[in-house]
Amino acid sequence: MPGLETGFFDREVTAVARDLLGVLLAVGETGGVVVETEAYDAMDPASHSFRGRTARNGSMFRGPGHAYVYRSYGIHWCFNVTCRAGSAVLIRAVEPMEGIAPMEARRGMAGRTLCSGPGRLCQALGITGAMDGLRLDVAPFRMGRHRGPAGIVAGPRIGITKGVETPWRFCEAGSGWLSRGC
DNA sequence: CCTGTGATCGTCT
DNA sequence: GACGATCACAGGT
Repeated sequence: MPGLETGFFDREVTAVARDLLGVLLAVGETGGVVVETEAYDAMDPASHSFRGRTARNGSMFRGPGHAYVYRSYGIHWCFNVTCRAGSAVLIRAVEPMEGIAPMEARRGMAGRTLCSGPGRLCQALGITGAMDGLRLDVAPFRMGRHRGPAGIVAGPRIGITKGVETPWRFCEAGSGWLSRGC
């Protein structure tokens, strides 16, 4: 599996969000193919970076190709890949590919919801806040193109209250591993 | 299949 | 002091 080419993340955030569909995201011995993403940038009221740099969102300003991991609702972790300053792509779902058994053990369940949602895939892949700010081209991360280009369906992002019209959610057409229909 | 609801706590106002 | 880029489960259709 060849890694992503240099500069992949140093592009307009929606281009990266689309091109991440079909990419293998692996953490240690577990991994899956990205099938659902959302783009966020600094001009976007829904983005954590909209009001500038803070303690939580510092990784969004670290430069392209880093992990931005934050806690959601005090319970779950959510994983983003950073692009240009103040922008990042939320990984919302992956199709399980490597290390299915350990992922099922971490999740305490199997099947369609194993990695279908930003919190679920972090639990399955073992992503925690300890990985916030790490480079994505260094262990334990591995990222590389697995298939594609995929058919892409775009729609509004999920779970936000601002910027609700912006169609920056991208799904692999026909995938059975989405967090919900696109 | 769908809708409603409680859990739980760090971050920013 | 309010509010989440969520999830699992319960109950009704």
